[in-house]
Amino acid sequence: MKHSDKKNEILDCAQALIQKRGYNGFSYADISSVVNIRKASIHHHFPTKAELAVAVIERYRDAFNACLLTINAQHDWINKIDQYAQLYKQVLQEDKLCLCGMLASDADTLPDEVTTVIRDFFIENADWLSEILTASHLNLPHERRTNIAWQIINLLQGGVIMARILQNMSVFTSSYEEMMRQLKQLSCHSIIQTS
Amino acid sequence: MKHSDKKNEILDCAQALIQKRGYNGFSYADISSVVNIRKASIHHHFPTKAELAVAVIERYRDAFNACLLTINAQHDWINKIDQYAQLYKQVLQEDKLCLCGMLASDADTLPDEVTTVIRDFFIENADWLSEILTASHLNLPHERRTNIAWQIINLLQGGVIMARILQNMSVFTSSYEEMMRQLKQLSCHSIIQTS
DNA sequence: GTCTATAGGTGGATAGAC
DNA sequence: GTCTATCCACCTATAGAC
Repeated sequence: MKHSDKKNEILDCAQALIQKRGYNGFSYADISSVVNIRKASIHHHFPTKAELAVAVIERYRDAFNACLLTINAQHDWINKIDQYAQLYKQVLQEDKLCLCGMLASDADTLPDEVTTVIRDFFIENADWLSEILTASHLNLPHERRTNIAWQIINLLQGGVIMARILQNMSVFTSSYEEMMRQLKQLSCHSIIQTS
Repeated sequence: MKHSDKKNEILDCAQALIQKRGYNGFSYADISSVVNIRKASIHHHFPTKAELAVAVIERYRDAFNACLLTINAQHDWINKIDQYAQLYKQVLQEDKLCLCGMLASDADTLPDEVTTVIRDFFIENADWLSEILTASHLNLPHERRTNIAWQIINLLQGGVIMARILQNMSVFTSSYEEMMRQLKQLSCHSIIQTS
């Protein structure tokens, strides 16, 4: 689904606002003051706030999945996960959170159709990570791969939130590196156990 | 600082609302409809929303720190961290997030005095966890203890958010258990390295 | 300390002209 | 497709009676 230029400008702005302020922290007036358009005209493109949010998420998801595809070109599972984490680090550098992580924390106030799209986003993410671990030489059972996938997602999601409020990037980067250090040890154990 | 009964009822209600809906997702009207009091009367106890939020956080922090003190009675570092994680699991079971984690994700829209109190809360948390790791037999350098403290906080914070939106508790519990499994391996390596 | 009443502003959304 | 004008619900906060 391609959008017109104006539509994309609105989506860009709405996405940035959600990633910074959350679903209940932005309004059509905020968009109006950034994009050169009146409040009412936004409703022509996106009749309701819920529809706007869904459009933002779907575009984000497609762009995100495209990134994951290019990451798949990497050979080493460690490089793949590093690049996945890099996606989070980039948004943190702009004092934003992951779009879907932010919306997930607003879950209780979201229209149902928005919640559904977010859930799907994270399930796809976990599947992708789990697949990366399958293709690695770690030889982990399916259940542990799933657990590690969520371990990675949870740490990164929490990491951007904590690093942003503490205004200390290393709260994100160092805890990620620490986790990866531990994950790399898993392969040592596999080798020891299977030799 | 002790509060009157009515004040505490308001704080209880406000805290629950923030943990479910976030700072921008609740209003004085919401409190009014739960506690038996008019909107305007809440302003008598807490003149502004910012002051209400700060009062909620400070009471939460004091109660939380009291929990940490009782956890210190445990002898094993693993039991201590398990009980720390248990605090998060309990709020998740009520479909809530950690109060300060929720507010941290609202950071961009918070009054400055609220942000400061939240920051302090997490610094205290990380110091406490780091101290637990110092008292363990893991023999880790100071910097790694700090990193692991944030690793734990970030994973738990992200974990409650992800588990709640996916309506799947094991996204929280299994990823925590996976992390602990890896942390326990650190002691094996210490033993191997020092033997 | 709690109430009613209301101020003054902003929220999402609609009608209808151009 | 964009505008002005407007609706009505809700927001935080205040004034003043009891």
